[in-house]
Amino acid sequence: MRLVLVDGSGFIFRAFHAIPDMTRPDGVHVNAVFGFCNMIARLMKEHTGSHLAVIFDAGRMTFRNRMYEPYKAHRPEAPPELVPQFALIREAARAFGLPSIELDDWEADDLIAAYAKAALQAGGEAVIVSSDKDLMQLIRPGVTMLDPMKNVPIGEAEVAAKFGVTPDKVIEVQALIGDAVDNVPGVRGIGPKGAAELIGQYGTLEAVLEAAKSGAMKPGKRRDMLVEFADNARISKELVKLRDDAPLPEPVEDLALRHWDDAVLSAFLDTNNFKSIKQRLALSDAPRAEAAAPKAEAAAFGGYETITSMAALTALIEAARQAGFVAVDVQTDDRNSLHGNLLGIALAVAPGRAGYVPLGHNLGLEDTPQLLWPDALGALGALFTDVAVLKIFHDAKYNLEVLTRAGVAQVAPLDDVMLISYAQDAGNFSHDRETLARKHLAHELKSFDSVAGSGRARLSFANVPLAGASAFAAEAADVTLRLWAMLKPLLRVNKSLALYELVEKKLIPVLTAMELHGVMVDRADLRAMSVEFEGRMAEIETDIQRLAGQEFNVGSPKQLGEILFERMGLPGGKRGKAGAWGTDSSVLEGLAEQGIEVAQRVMDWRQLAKLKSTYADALIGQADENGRVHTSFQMAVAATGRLSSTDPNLQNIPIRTVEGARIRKTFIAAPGCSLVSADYSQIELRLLAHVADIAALKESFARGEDIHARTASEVFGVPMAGMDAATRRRAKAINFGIIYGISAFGLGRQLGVGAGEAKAYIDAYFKRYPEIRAYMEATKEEARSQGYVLTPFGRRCWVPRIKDKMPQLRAYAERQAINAPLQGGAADIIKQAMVKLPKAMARAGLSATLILQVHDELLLEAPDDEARAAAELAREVMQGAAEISVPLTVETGIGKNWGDAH
DNA sequence: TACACTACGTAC
DNA sequence: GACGTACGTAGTGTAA
Repeated sequence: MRLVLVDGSGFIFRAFHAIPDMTRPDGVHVNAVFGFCNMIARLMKEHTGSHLAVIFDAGRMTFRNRMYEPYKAHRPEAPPELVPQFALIREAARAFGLPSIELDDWEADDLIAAYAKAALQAGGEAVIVSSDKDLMQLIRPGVTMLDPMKNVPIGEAEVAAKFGVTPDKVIEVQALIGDAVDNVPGVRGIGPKGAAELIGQYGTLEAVLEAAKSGAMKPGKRRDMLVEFADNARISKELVKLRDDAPLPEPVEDLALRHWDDAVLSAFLDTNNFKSIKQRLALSDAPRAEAAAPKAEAAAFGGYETITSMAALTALIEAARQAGFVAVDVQTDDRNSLHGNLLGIALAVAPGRAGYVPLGHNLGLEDTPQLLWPDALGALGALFTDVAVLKIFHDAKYNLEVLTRAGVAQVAPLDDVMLISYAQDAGNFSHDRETLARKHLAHELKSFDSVAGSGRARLSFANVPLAGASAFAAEAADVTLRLWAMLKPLLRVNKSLALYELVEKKLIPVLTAMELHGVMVDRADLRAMSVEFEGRMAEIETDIQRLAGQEFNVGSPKQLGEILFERMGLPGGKRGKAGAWGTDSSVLEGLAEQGIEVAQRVMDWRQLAKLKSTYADALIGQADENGRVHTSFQMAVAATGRLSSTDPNLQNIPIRTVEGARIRKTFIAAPGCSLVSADYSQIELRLLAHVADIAALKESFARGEDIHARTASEVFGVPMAGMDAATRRRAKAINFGIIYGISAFGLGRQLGVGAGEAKAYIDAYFKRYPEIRAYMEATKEEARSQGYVLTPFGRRCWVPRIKDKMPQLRAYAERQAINAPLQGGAADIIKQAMVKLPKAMARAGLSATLILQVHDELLLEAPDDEARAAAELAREVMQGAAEISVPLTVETGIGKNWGDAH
């Protein structure tokens, strides 16, 4: 441990007098604050320890005043230009992510002494950043001083020059000299020279006084004064001697250095107009990240507080302000953020220090009444908007949606532990809090089931006995805070910081708005379709059972397989691993081509069953009272960086078949609005051309050619002009196959040709585009050596089974490795577009809003008279979202429903 | 009754 | 067995 102790109070005065006056635009004087920030910035860069604290005086009255009333009694009032800077400097410390420490009744110097002692006891060392002579007595092995203005160390030589003795004799000397400014009397007639001489000769103050009293000292004025003012000397020694037994407001291990939050610091520096510092920090090296993590595992879990009074809430909030960060976790009565009602809020301000504020619980008789939400909101709202306090969530989107619906207007700045994890570990493990706690903290979280019960016995969280609910909720916040301390610094190490800060984090408010806005569906249309499908299914079912010669459940693949391949004895049956007959569409298609009528009828039935249950009925049930459905986008699920969509999944709405397209047409614009669809054309193939640097493919994209036709021309040696559709379709399948990490077997199956023929196509493809091979090999090697592959934008996609000893699993992992940079790169691009688009719309004065994302498509809702402009702007923003070596093209469409918008 | 699992099918 | 990424429904088997 290398504990850096900054003498904040001493520095303020020195900087105020040393630095020319400067004011910020609102007229507040900030020269001392500026000096402080400069000093801290330099300190963080050049003298970084493992731990750091800034120590301040708490007030004027201390134990020394009780000991000797005149002590520091005649100090002049601080100049008015300095007064406001006391608070600002504490704010500056917070902005830098540094703990400020002060304690009533104790001077900063005593706290510094106590912390230095604690550092030594912990087996570490201390660096005191101050030039105050009163602190020189603390210098010893393991304790050094650093002059913050001159940026030079203060050692024994400097102490000797100042006092003429070694540091351990400093207080003896000071006791004799006194200090006029602080009203430390000393012994009249004895100055620095004389004091040093006496202590040098006799060793200690007591020895000097004894020698004077006993007559061992040569007679004269000096001896008389020593005898007369012996008590003054003794009290002076007590006054200058620093006490090292002050209680430590924060344990020394909690002072572990962590990196500041760029957004918080940036905001503070902006407010004070410290452009030069901002510039310097952006350019300078960041502190070592490994030094940045406080010891998350140090404190025990549990022992949390249930907050039921404004006093307790205010205290916790004040602790959050002191810390400069707070982990926040809401509790609701529903896992879905769009349905769940706010039941309480957990706050954690330090590892092991967390509280839960119940707000909507159904209390037991023995429970203290909970706070009223409007009252709590008054206090919490200020915290949520306090630019100097970072709000840390696990799944910020969920929390923000609940808070927004509960009336919280804004929460900033914030961090999201789930996204911090996802940005560097997609594909490696899941990013739920339980998994992260287990993995990074070796801590098993209380399960929700163990608190609320499961199955029929499951209680609403509102009815869970408060003690258990509170412990559960506070632990969640505690764990979130510890995970943040551990994972946030790793972003920089893993080069994932930009992806997190500029893409993932900025997507949070965009998705929040999309989810809350929802998309309108035509419920009447869906109901009509449901009824229609049901009728047609009944008819088809009758046909099927007539053809099969018996009644059975058509929806049961097991029964169907037995009917087809056993009772009817049809050919082409294949058993799966469980011994069941396969009846999927490829099997049924094979039968249908042989003229087996029942197979075709089953396919028809299945299509209708799918559309009815998964889409028509489900969407009707999911629509709100205004006919809008609100999906939930999952930001940390897909292994490649894609979003996914649940409750309901709106990323797999049918479009390919005629009947399926009818479902898509039930997604409609609000009255007076149109839907605008904008989708990237061939974005993954373009990324392939880019990352694999395939000359012919890049050239083809640059020319704007029909890429599948060009591939067909290259692979099959036919001219582009007048190409038949079947040839082009085969080439298209090959292109997709490449993106998926092609195999001859898979491609053959897709094309309905043998593996041998498919292999010939692939060989021809590789011959025409030789760079592909190199890309595939290099990507597999990258995955093998690192365990992950990178998208062009630096997203890490883990491929954990790449070294599996089973060849099958290894081959699968290799295909994942080949596909991930392409799929993930496309995800990165559209996410960047989504971050930019709302701002661009606002700037252009357009009120079009994003409502859905479907991997390579954005769907917007725009007033009719803005639709064309919105489509154009969407195209511009999406095409310009990223710069790669081939052009990005976007196709747009406008319609009253999603089907017609394509 | 509740849950886990399989089979299937929809999207990009 | 089988070219990538997801999610939802229904049927089925097992456990409580």
